[in-house]
Amino acid sequence: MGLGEIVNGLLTSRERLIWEASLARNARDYMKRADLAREGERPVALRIILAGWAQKYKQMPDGRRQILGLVLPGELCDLDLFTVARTDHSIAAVRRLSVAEISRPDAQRLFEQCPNLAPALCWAAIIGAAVQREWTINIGQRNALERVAQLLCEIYVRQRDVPSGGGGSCDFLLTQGQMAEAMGLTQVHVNRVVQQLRLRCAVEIRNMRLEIPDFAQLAALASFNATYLHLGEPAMLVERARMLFLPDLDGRDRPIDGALSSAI
Amino acid sequence: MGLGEIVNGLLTSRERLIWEASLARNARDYMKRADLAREGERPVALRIILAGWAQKYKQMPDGRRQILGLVLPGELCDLDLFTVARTDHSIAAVRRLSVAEISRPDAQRLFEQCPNLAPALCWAAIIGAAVQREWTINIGQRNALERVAQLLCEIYVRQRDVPSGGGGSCDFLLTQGQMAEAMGLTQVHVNRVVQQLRLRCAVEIRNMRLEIPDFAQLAALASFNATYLHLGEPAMLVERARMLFLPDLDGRDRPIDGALSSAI
DNA sequence: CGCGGACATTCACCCATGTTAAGTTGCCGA
DNA sequence: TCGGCAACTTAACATGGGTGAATGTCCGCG
Repeated sequence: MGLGEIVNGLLTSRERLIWEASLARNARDYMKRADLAREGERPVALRIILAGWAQKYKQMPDGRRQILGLVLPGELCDLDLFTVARTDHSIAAVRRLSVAEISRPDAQRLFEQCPNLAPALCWAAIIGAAVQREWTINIGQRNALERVAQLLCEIYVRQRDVPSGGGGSCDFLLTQGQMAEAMGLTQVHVNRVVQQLRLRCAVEIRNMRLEIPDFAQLAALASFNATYLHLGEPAMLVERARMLFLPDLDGRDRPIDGALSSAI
Repeated sequence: MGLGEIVNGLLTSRERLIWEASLARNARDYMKRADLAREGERPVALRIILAGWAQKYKQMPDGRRQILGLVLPGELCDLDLFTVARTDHSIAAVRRLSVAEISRPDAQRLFEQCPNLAPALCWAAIIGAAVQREWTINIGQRNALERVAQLLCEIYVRQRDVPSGGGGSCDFLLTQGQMAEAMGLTQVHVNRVVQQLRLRCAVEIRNMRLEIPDFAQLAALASFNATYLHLGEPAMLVERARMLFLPDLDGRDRPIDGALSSAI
């Protein structure tokens, strides 16, 4: 189960109906590059990506810009937006984007109706931190080729939810300029690297699609190791956390408490 | 209130007694460079730094190493260590280190006795993610001088819990080599930068102490903006989150639920 | 059909940072 | 007191990746 599937995977079928109805009711579109949230603002809504990609980013006073992470369909964007007094980073649409925006009062009602929702969201926040750590080491230690290869691997795996050994393709909505902003490189140099990867027949990027003929080769180039995505863990762990902290529960009556446990 | 003070600040005086007794009972020392946790292992205990510094780090197969963040006295190390199936990063002592290690069963008992503990810990996890984001942009966008200046600013502010305008000094336990691992630079280049900062009378590092004659100057060099540390927010926000998700509570009977809210 | 904008590509140049390899200092333990 | 190690300095040299600017390519729109 990947990041995008966490919520669906942990809900009961009844809860899933409520959840999906709520998403549909609150859908909203953004144009390419539009900001969903800006650094320093007061966060106002819980957001879930329905279609398209969003980018978390931060901008320095002189204009330098770093993409901190991507938010793919099905993922939350972003949990601390709901907890913190002032957001410390911005979020924008990569291209045309469709999100569900759930206001505070609505969210409150939703959480009461879907007790399994909270644990799922907490889990997603923890994974988000793990991914951020991987980005830090990626930018800090890898060279340009490895960085780009790693980014492509992550995007591929996150969309397929399986670190498959063979090849395949997936959506890819970033421009080379955005890849550069994400990896701390220049657009020109990303272009050099992408061409090098192309020459080696490691990847082909075209028409908003990423093709990876041989995933194992690309993963080797990047020293990619998918464990930081913690694929497949959430269901097991929310359960484990519940038992750990609330062993006297039958697991259904007050499962909302499990959320707490899962975050500790 | 800074990261290190979160727990103390949010507990009632009775809870604080229990908490501190528990810490004292479970104290344990590590030698310089010893690992408290290793990537890929199953996490076993909740840890709180009592004295000294710890470093979160990640190592690549070929030996390249990136320090992902520091854990200062009073801080937790690390929350997801308690949630995840396999740790995705390692933790080591920077120098001689004293921590409290609380086993799972003990932790469970502790959380039952101190309902305000959980919200505090959740909050700390969220701040941890924010700090990680700042490190990403630091390494991705800033040049060597700015990076080092930023690191020094963060360490200074985190230890004083106040982004003061004047000057002052604080503990500083990192070697130049460790600073290099943290900022994605080489030890040699960190040395060049430190000397440059010294020449400009921006900092002096000596005897495990960091002296900053003029914090404003250093902050300007680094484009340092302390908001990502969310200083002073936790007490307010745990309260806010509680009211948001559990408006029918009087705020004392089941405050443990506030933890959940604070993480969403 | 042709224009304009967004993106990709290429090139020449050069600088910030890495590399390697000596020193040098200073502390700690025998 | 001395030896030895860890940390810090310094220097000469190498290079990955940045800069700036021009050109190419595609695509949507009037």
